Amino acid sequence: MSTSDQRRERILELARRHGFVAIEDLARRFAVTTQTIRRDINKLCEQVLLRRYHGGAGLPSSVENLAYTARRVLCLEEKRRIAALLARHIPDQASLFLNIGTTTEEVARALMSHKGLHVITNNLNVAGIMSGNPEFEVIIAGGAVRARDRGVVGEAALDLIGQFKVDFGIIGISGIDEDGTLLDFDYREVRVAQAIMENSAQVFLAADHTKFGRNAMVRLARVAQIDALFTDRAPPPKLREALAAAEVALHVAEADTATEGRATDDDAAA
Amino acid sequence: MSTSDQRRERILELARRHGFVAIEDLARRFAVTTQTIRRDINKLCEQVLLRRYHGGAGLPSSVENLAYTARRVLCLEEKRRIAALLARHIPDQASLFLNIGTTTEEVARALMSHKGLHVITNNLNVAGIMSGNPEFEVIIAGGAVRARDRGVVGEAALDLIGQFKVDFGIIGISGIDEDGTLLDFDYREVRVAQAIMENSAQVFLAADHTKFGRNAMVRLARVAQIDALFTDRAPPPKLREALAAAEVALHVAEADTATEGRATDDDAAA
DNA sequence: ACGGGGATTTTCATTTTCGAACATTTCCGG
DNA sequence: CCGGAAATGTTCGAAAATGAAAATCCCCGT
Repeated sequence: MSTSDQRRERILELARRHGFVAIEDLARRFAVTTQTIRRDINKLCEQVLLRRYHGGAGLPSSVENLAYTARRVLCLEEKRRIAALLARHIPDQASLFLNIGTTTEEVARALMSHKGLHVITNNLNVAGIMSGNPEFEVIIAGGAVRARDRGVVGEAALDLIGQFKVDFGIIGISGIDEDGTLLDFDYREVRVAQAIMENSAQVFLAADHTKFGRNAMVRLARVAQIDALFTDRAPPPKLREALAAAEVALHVAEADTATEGRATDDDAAA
Repeated sequence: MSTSDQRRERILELARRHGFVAIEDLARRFAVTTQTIRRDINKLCEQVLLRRYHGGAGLPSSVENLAYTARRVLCLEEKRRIAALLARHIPDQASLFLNIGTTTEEVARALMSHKGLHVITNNLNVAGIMSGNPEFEVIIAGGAVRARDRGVVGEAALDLIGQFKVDFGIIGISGIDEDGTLLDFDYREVRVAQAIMENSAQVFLAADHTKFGRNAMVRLARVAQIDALFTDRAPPPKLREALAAAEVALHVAEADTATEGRATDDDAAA
């Protein structure tokens, strides 16, 4: 157990010293096969001590929102369609809340060509995007910024949201249980979402199909509390019933068969 | 044998630094075909990390906007030198305010490799940048977001700032009169800056040489109220006297003749 | 509107790297 | 000394990266 572990130690050390180590070099230096080195590197990568590159390995970059950026690309097309559809239900001059979430972020982009919107958000990215339109009034909630998704949570954010009463509350979410329970992972974000729902005349929920049936820890609300659900595929039957029972409008942004990326208009009444 | 992933990361970094990268330049810099660079850029675009233009690529609209981006590149090298120098005067674990301004933003970048900073800012960009380091605690002031520079101003911001007492207040500014009066264009931003100065043990002013003698409308403060000025060139004689009289430390980040971009250490006592 | 030339896409070939399956060797505790 | 587990080496097909060349496209000036 000495040789291999020692070698790995030294690989790490070399990586830290040079920032990058090539598999070929290592193989030569330790007089072993590249295969062996690969195995070492794979093991070290599993422990997040190294980061794998083609042909070698380097240090894991310390400043990474990778999780977030990666999540952003997930279902990008679907999210865009959902966002475009939702945007069509928001009139110019409206006032709205937007909370945290990659889908919400796409909604923000889709709303950029609206006119005279009044936006309140606890999402740094949304604020950044929407402040790009000088015609919008953008208000950001104050407080601690989470590195994970650049969301602002905490008492100060809740206070600020409580000061407004807007036309539309647009919320993203982590999961929707089949019985119609809305779920999230962070209880602080849940409190923000709840505050948003309380202070909005209408609540729109934006959620792509991967959210259906996915389980998260914190109960946020019941579907009965929202006015419309925007998604990209028809939800499973049970959820559908729950939506119908709660009289929630269901808007599905189907993939357009013709040109890619175009959201089709449509509706499947509840 | 540099790997493709690394190259892509560096492309991204260059793009963020300059706002735009040309394919030809990149191909030369990395000694690969333009073809390869194109593929890299295409991949980065897929991840929405870059936006494609003819002949090169720039930042996606989400993170940047218009006039502000242009201003950012103004005196970029100088600002970066100033930022690097200032960063060296900030210890790890410090708490600090950062206000609006392109120079301030560079300071934020320069501080990214510090450890355990506590940051309070009314600048959306600074918050975005610094929240990238999970080790930092970043607090954003709430309120209306100005489209011009993504700064947050207003009562809510003042309140929040008033709640803290930090080690360092780092402020950017629009102009410094020869007699030592600090000036800005927006009275709301001025109030924020004043609040920051009141609640900081030490106040650092970051201003490149274009600010000397430039006139702005709103009086912010007198040089006597700051502890140190960080800039890139020796200020004009009259201002110098004013600084000396007020016992303000003067730190000049000279251009380094040797390698590009490296900030020189140095000091010219007041 | 037209044409030239650089930028881009497409396609194909080549080289390098990866990873899985299997053979060998080494190391240890009975 | 033996059996087995862990480490290492071998081999080979698949995948990725890169470059080269041809076919298109697009910007820009005339």
